[in-house]
Amino acid sequence: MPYPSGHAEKSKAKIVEAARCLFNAHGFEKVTIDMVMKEAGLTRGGFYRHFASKEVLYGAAVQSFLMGKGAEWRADAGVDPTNLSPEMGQQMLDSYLSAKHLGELENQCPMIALPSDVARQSPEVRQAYQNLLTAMVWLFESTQEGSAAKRRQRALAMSALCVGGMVLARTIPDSELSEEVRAAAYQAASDLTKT
Amino acid sequence: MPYPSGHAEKSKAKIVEAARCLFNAHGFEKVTIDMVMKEAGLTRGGFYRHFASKEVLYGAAVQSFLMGKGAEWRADAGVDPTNLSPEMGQQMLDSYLSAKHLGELENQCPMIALPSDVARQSPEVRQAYQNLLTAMVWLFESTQEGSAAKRRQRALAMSALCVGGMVLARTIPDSELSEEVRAAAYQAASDLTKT
DNA sequence: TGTACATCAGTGAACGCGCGTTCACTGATGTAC
DNA sequence: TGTACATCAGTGAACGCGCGTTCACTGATGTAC
Repeated sequence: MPYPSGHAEKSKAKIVEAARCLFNAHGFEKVTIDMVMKEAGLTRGGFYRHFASKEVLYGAAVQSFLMGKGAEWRADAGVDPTNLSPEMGQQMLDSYLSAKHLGELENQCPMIALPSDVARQSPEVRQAYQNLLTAMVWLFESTQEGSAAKRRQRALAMSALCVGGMVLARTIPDSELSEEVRAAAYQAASDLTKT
Repeated sequence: MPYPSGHAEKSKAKIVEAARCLFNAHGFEKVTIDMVMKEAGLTRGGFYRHFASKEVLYGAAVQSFLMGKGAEWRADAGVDPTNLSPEMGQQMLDSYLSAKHLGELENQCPMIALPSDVARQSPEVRQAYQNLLTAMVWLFESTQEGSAAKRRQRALAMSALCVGGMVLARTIPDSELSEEVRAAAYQAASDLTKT
């Protein structure tokens, strides 16, 4: 092995992380391989040592949020997936539907940043997106009380409010209405827990 | 005037309608001026007689849903904006969050089809998107009962559920989970009216 | 009424640029002997 | 231990294609006289 062992893995991880930030901020089409590789501290040509195509990278970038920034993010919010409590459901809402998250571009949840981009990609990319949703639903479900069916239904609705509220707030130009949408989604999601 | 009066307007309308369908189905980047003009029964070069750029067309296409297909759509659902009744709120939910709407590509609501595309476009395009949201919120608000603040908050949350539920259902590949998300969003939105 | 002219929506070839992808090559380091 | 070799991540130039946009031209029809 000409390079220290683990070198390729480290480069690949740097590429994925750079891609995640750039895709989140600018979407699939506007980000070039050049931009990603420069951000990762490498040059264009080396990209294809690590990925078969730009699309494969996209899937990896979406997927990486789950155990990368997303995990950091849950930790900061005080959510511990190995030891969930009812309050943690509320903490997730506080964090996900916060004004702070609305202001984040690079480190936001890809479910908010990329839905219509992803919907037209390959099944692999869409599966990565689904994995994020499944994790979110599971976390909400596990922190709810009541019957299994009720918990499930609420968890799905809370997820729809989280993503829908943030997507709308992110897309419209009027910041006052944007804030109103975010707050209303937050209110409704919080109320769901209490009924 | 070399062409019958109103000829240019008719062509422009055909271009916008073709664009609306194509953008809805494939997103901003994947649709070419060629595709739009061919669909409208014209050729590439004539496009710039009607629009300054592809982006301007995009804004017009999003905007056109409000008084075009969207109006048809409201009529089919039995919603009359000039004479709203409380039941019509439920009828809108029935229609918007229906399995049928989930299956539509060309004629779906652009708020579902294009959010992350639009979020990165010019203020004009984002304004067109906001106009759709404002109309939806207003319709829900007008069909709610209770205090003004309560009606407003519910209308916003219902809109977030409508868009969020459909966006998630559209993006994930597993059709069973997709259907589950749609149904849960529908349930939660319906419940909002009744509290 | 008839004719020459002006108008302008529409045509289709061409331009220019950007970007995904390919490819021959480099060079630092691990391995064999 | 020292040396020649093999490996392969990384480089950067080049390719090829697609698409937004431009432009000189066309031709059908309304208008002026």
